[in-house]
Amino acid sequence: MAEQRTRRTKQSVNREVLESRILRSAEIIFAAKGFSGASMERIAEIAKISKQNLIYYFPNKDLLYKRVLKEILDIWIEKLSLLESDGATPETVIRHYVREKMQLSRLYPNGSKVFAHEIISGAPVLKDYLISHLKPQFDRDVAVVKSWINKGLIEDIDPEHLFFTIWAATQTYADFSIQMEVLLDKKTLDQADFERAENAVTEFVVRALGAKK
Amino acid sequence: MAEQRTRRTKQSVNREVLESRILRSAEIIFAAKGFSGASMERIAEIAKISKQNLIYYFPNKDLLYKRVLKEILDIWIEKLSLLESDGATPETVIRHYVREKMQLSRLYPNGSKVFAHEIISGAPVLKDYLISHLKPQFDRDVAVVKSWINKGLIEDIDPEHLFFTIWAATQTYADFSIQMEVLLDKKTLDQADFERAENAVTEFVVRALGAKK
DNA sequence: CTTATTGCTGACCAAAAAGACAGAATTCAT
DNA sequence: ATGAATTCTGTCTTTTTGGTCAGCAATAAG
Repeated sequence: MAEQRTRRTKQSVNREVLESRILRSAEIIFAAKGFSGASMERIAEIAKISKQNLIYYFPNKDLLYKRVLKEILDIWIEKLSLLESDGATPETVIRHYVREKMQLSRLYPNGSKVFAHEIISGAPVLKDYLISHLKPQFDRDVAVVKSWINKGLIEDIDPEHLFFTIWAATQTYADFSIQMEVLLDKKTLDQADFERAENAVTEFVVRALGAKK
Repeated sequence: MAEQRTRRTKQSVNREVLESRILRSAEIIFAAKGFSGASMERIAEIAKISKQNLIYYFPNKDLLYKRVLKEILDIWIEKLSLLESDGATPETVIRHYVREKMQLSRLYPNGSKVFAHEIISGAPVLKDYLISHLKPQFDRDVAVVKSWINKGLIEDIDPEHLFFTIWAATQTYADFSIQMEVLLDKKTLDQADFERAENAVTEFVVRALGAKK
């Protein structure tokens, strides 16, 4: 009863719980302070464990940082591919894509911020991973858009920069949320704001695409 | 001959030169490492002076950071207002706006990155300034776009989110340049890349606007 | 030429923070 | 129940770094 295939002991369960609590806490602090500004002490505090115990689970700060980064990037790469939704029209595919990306901004604002800090800083730890994992998918997705253009399904737009624009326009709702809160006079961006944002961005992108019905 | 109105002595000239060299150096380091990751030592090194001498000019790190931030924000606020180009059609005004913002990304990538780090971190030092200086201009510019809509010059779009999208899409060429370099297989983004980018983004935005000829 | 001001340096200090390490406490396997 | 493995804590060390301070050097003013 208490036994499962992968030996779910009290310890192993606890370990999983704690690890993800630590990762969540680290995400918060790295997002707010950047890599250097984040202290292990503070991360431990948020995770409600001692610093020494934190170090027991993640022997050093770099490792913890890498785990947080890899986690968010994996989610993105997994969720974001034009190829997933095959057969549909460009417009529906892109609408789906924008919605997905927007939801990632809403669901993982901290991971998104950590990623942004990292990229702005020149991707010192993530560069290789971008080359090996992101670029291949990017190339495939660009190819898809090019094929749409060749088939005359959409205007002759710039595929690479289309993606850059979509990414920027969606990611900004995670990264620059403070600025928006100030400008929209809101304590925090709520569900309704995100819906407005999603609609606005989706419409912009669809028009940019110039999809032919 | 060597004298001018404001007493341009050898010292005062040198001071100006050094100060701006320091600010430039600080910008580079803050952009690459964030506030906490930047050390006064390293900034001094880049500026080719001693740490103590740096501290002589900027008594502490916070002050230096604030100066760098204020500098870039002042440039932006000065350069970016829809009201500047009055009388023209929405399309030309927006084209001009996007081009200006794009050039700021190209000319001041480091300032832009420092700003981005700051905002992502929750704008701990810049929040008040955003409220007092950016918001009023934002409100005015939003009003301009609303008037275009009311006059039937453009589609019934979401003005606030239009600006968020434009800012994100242009700023990304400063902040996320590394990612683009990886994805486009380039050592650095050159003039041609920026022109392609500017064209692409401008066309996207103009279409999003749905300007009626 | 002399004095006052400004610019700069070397030697320090104190705080913060990463993380090493020994050992205590808890849990697991038999 | 007991030995082994795992989890957790207290103490300490070392490094980094922001910043002080006393004094030396260069420049400006009279």
